[in-house]
Amino acid sequence: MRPTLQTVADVVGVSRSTVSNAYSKPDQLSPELRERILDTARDLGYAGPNPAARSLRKGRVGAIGILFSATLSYAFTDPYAVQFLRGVAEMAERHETGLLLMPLSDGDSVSAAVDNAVVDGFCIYCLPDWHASWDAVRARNLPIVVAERRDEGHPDARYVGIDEAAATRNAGRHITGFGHRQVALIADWIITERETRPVAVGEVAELPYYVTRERFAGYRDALTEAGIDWSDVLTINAAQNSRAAGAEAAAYALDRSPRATAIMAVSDQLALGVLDALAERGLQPGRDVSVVGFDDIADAAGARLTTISQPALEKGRIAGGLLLDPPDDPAEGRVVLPTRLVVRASTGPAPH
Amino acid sequence: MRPTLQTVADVVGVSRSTVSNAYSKPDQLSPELRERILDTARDLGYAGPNPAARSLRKGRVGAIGILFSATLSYAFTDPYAVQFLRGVAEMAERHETGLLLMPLSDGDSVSAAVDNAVVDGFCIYCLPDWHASWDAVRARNLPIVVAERRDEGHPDARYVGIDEAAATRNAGRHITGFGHRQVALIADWIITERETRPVAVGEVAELPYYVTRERFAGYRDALTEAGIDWSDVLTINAAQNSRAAGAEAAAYALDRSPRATAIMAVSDQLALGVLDALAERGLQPGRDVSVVGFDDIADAAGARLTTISQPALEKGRIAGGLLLDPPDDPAEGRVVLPTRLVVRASTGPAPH
DNA sequence: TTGAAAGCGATACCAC
DNA sequence: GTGGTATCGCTTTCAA
Repeated sequence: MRPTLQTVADVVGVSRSTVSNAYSKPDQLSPELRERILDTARDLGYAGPNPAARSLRKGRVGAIGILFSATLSYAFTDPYAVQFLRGVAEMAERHETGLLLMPLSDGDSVSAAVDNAVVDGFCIYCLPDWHASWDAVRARNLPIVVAERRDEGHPDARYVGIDEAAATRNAGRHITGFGHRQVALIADWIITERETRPVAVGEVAELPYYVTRERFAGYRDALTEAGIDWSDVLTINAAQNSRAAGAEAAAYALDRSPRATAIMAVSDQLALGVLDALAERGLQPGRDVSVVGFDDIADAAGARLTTISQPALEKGRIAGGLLLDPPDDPAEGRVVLPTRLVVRASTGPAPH
Repeated sequence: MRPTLQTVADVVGVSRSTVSNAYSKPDQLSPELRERILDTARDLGYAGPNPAARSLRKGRVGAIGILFSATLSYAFTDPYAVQFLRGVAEMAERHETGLLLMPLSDGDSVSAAVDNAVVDGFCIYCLPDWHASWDAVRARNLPIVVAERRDEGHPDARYVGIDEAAATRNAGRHITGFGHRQVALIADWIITERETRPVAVGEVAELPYYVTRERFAGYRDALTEAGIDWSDVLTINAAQNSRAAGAEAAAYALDRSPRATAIMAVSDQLALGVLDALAERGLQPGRDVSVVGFDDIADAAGARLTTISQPALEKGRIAGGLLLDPPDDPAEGRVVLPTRLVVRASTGPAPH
C-alpha cells in the first residue's frame, strides 16, 4: 500500500497533525522533528500530501480551467490567443495556480470534462455561443471569467472584453472616408461550417459567434452611414482563422468584377492572408486594395497592415486577475478595454 | 452553505448513495427517481459531485500535468511543440483527461506547483537537465513520461524519443559529403544564458541540455569522421528557439571571413532564421551556403529547407498513450521513433 | 432498487 | 510545540 500521512506519523511516533505541519507549516514544529519526519517520509517512499485530499479539505484546488472551442494546437497557433493566454498564465504563475486545458470534443463528454475538472474557476474564451459546454460550466457554480463576450445567461459572470462593434465602426469609417464602395468582409464563423466561401448576407443576419457578430455590426453601421447597402457587401466565411484561409477567402473578393477595393478581416491572421493574395496578384495594398485587420499582432507592423489594436496580453492578465483575485465591487468585474485603430500603409484612398 | 450530495439526499428523502448513483450510474435507479433527484438538485443549486472529493475517493483525477521549462506562450509558439502537444491532447481527449499546464517560475514555488498538482501523472518535455522541478516530479511518485530524453535518474520512467545523435550524424554526413569544411552550428541552450553569441567549443563540452548535447554529438561525429577539427566548428548560442534568434545567430557565421559554407541548426525555427539571414545578404541557400534544420515543421517544405524529420505528432500521441494507457510490458514503455533526413534545396556542394 | 457505514487522505481547531 | 477530533464530499461495498 502507498504510505500516507498516517503511515509516516505512526513510524515516527507522532500524530498526523504534526506530519502535516512538517509539510505545510514548517514553523509550527522544531527543525529537528521536522527533519526526522521528512527523512522517514522519504525512506517510506511517501510522496507528500495528496493534492486531491488537500484540495478537498482546503476547498481550493490551485488550478483554473481554460475553455475554448478549438483544438489545442489551433488555439495556440493564433498569436492573439497566445498573447491572451500568456497574460492569464502570468497571473496564474503569480498565484501559484495551474492552467487546466480542457479538451472539448464534440460528443457527450463535453460536459463530462467540465463536470470533472478539478479547478477553482473557469476562464472561457473564444467559445462560440452554440457550444454545449456553456451549460455545463454554469452548472458547476464556480467563478467564471468570460473574455470576448458578455455572458447574458450568467449575469454575475466576470467579464473582460472590448467594445467590438465600436472598434470596427471606427475602422469602417476610416475606410468609407477613403471613398471605398466595393467592400468585402472576411471572418471565420460567419457560419458554423468550416468552409471558405462567400455567404449570402441573409445568412449573416444571425451570426452564431459573438465576436464575429459584433465586429460585423460595427462595420455594417459604418458602411450604412456612408450610404453603402449592406446587401452589397461581400461577406466571405473563412474555414478557420489562419493566414492560408484568409488568402483563400480573399480570392473571392479579388477575382471578380468589380473587384473589391477594401477588404476587412476580423483578425490579422486572416488579413495577412489577404495581403498574401494581393501580392500573388501583383496588387498593392493601400493603393489597389485597402486591407484592415484586427488584433495588431506582432507581424502586423512588419506587414504595414492597418488594423485595430487590442490589448491581448492585458486582457489575459485581467481575466486571470478577475478569477484569481476577484474585486470586492462586482462592478469592477466587468472590464471593457480600449481599442485603437492603427493606420498603416495597407489602407488608402479608393482607386478611381 | 453550498448544497452537497447529502443536502439533496435529505430533501428528496433518499440516501446519498442513491443521489450519487443518479449522477454516476444512471442505470442503477429508476428513471423517475433519477429525474426527481436531478430536479431537486437543480432547484437547490447543487453543482453536481465535487470533483476533488470524487478524485480523492476514486484515486483518479482525470488530468495529467505537462511540464516544460519555458513560458506558456513560447512553448506553444514553436510549431514542433504545438504538434507534440496536439498529439498529447488527442490522447487526452480520448481518455477524457485534461491537460494541466504548470507555470514553472524559477523560485521556490517551482516545487510547490509540482507538489500541488492534482494530476494522475506527468508528461515532461523540453525540460533542461538542470531544472529544479525534476526532483519534485520524481518525489510525487506518479507515472512519468519523458519526451526527448531518457531520465537516467528514474529508470522506470516511460520514454518516447528519437535517436538524436544518429539523426544529426546522418545529416552531418550529408553535409561533409558535399565537401563542406567551414561549418557552423546554431542551438539554443548551448549555455544556460539566453543570449545570442558564439560560444567557445570548450564550454560546449558540457552542454547543459540533453537534446542540444545529443544533436551536437551527432554532428561532431560526422564532422570528425570527415577530418574536420571539432574546435574549428563555429558554435553559436541562440537566445531562444525563434526565427529571429536564428537570423541573429547566423550573422556570426555569415559576416566573418572565411564565411561558413554550411550552417546546421537544432531546429527549423532557427534554420528558417538562417535562411532569412541569407536572403538579407543576397546569398542563395544550397549554393552559397547550405542550411540544415531539425523537425521538418510545416514551413520547412515551403522554404525548401533540408531538415531532419521527426514525428512530433506521433511522439505526442505516444507520450499521451504511455501515460494514459500504459503497456503491460515495461519494455514497451521505451519508444524510440525513427527520423529521416529530408533533402531539399537548401543543401548542396560546397562552393569553391 | 435502496440504504448504512466505512473509508479516501488530508487539514483546522482547540485543548494540552 | 504537539496531539485528538471533526470534517471536507464523495464512492463503494455489502445487506436489506
